[in-house]
Formats: sequence, C-alpha cells, structure tokens
Amino acid sequence: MARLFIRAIQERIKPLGLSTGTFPVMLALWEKEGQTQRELVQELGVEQATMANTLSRMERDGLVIRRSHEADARVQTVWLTERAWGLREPAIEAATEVNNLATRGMSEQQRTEFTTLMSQVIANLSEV
Amino acid sequence: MARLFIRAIQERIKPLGLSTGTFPVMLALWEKEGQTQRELVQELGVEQATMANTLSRMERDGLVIRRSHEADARVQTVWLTERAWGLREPAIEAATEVNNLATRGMSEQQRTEFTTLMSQVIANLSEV
DNA sequence: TTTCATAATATAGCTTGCTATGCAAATATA
DNA sequence: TATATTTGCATAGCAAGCTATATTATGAAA
Repeated sequence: MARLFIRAIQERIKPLGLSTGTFPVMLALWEKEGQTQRELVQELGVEQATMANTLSRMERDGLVIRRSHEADARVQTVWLTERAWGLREPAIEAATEVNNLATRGMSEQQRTEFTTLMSQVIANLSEV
Repeated sequence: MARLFIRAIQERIKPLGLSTGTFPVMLALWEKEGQTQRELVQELGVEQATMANTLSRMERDGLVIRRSHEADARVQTVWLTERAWGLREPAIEAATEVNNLATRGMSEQQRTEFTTLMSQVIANLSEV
C-alpha cells in the first residue's frame, strides 16, 4: 500500500520538483519556517542522518537555504526559497487528489475509521 | 505507518539474516519454489530491476540459487537453499508478532475492517 | 582554565525502491 | 532465410531510508 501511494504521489509532484522525501519537510516548513534540523527530525520521525541528506538535496535543488543560528554555532535553521513558497498550493492539491483516489468508493465514515485505525497502528508501533 | 512497520519487522528478522526486501520473496518461494524472476515481479508488484537486485543479494547471502531454464535460455528459475527453508517458521512467527503489536487494542472486527480498507486502497491505487 | 561530556550536524556505507538503458535469446514478419 | 520485434534479465545511477561514526561547538566539572 505504501509503495503504491508513493508511486501515485511521486508521479504528480515530480513535475513541481518535489518528491516523497522532500514533501513532508515542505509541509513542516510551510507550517512553520526557520525550524532547526533537530526539530524537523522530531516532527517527521525520520533519523537525523536521513534528514541531513534530504536537506542537502533540497538545498542543492533550490528549495531551502540553511542559515546558521546566531546564538549557537552548531545549529542551522532552515528557510524556504521563493520558489518553495510558490509550490504550496499545487503540491497540496496533488496530495489531496491522491488521497481521494486512494479512498475512492469509501463512505465518509469509512475514511474516518481508516485514518483512526492508522493512527492507532502508528501509536502502537511508536511506543516500541 | 509503513516506516514504523518496516523498522519493527526489520529488527526481528535481521537476526535470521532476512530483511523487508527479501522477506516477501521468501514468502512467495516458500509457497511455490522454482518461480521465474518475471513471475516474482508480477506476484510482488515491484519493478523488474528491483527484483533482479534483490535476488542478487539473496544469492550472495546464500538464501537462493538461480538455475537456468532448460527450454528457454533467457529464463532463470529461483530455488531456496537449505538454510532458507529453515527460516520459515521463525520468520513467520516474527511477522505475526509485529502484526499483533501493530493492531494492539483493536477488536477482531476492527482488524478485519482495517485489512479490508487497506485492500481497497491497494485496489484503488493499482488500477491507476 | 583545562578537560570531559553532551549536543547538533555531517559523512560513509548499506538496502530497497525507482527509471532508463543495454544485451542476448526467442519469435514474428518480410 | 534474413531482419525486426518482443521478451527476460542485468546494470547504471538516483532517492530515501537505515546504522555507525566523525566533527565541531557548548556546557559542566575538576
């Protein structure tokens, strides 16, 4: 299911210059810009090394820039570029389309039940 | 959810010398040995190149051997080693444990509903 | 003040997914 | 029969996940 979902969304956001690795980071930064790498790691639940590499690719591709923290030289804050801000609407539209496609034929109640159950699985597997 | 699931299962089957990439291939071959690469690709829904690489690693690690087809020189059939056969019970046990862990706190009815809904999503996204 | 531990990030090296492309064998067609 | 197409598999190269380890800056302790 995850592979199919990734394929469907990749297909639609690739023309925007986004991918399934960068999209969650964009969502987090659209919500709150200037977060540190550590904050993004905690929020998105990937390993620190994964985030470091993803941010490097995003910087290379002109989606974000990293500014060093004024108070702590170890820390870098992450900021979106102009281009990255412009992708917000079409990217979210693409994601919504895939969600609708994935849950086609379900009642509203089934959709809710499905996300509730997935959240429960996430909670169960998180506390291991 | 997929990442958490992968982590949980990886942790338990790694001591057996298996991984989330090889496990589905093992399941398919435990069920029916001697399948061709093309058959495995169709059954598991990954790309041909992915399967070729996975089978190479499995051969390297002594899980399978590839024998050339007697009638068609392009085709290779895949066979499990002694060691691979011995992993069947503990691997399935590990997977069952993770399934139980993931669905902890759900009623039997909710579990059924969950798998039904996931199957529907898979069907929906497959026919795109 | 020097040293030690901790914290934030980067890097190396692996797996597993992908697309694109190459190659050899088998099959179809001219 | 000679050529063209199709089929089965391999390889190259990338993304994104992981673990393990290195590097640098900060803060705590001696």
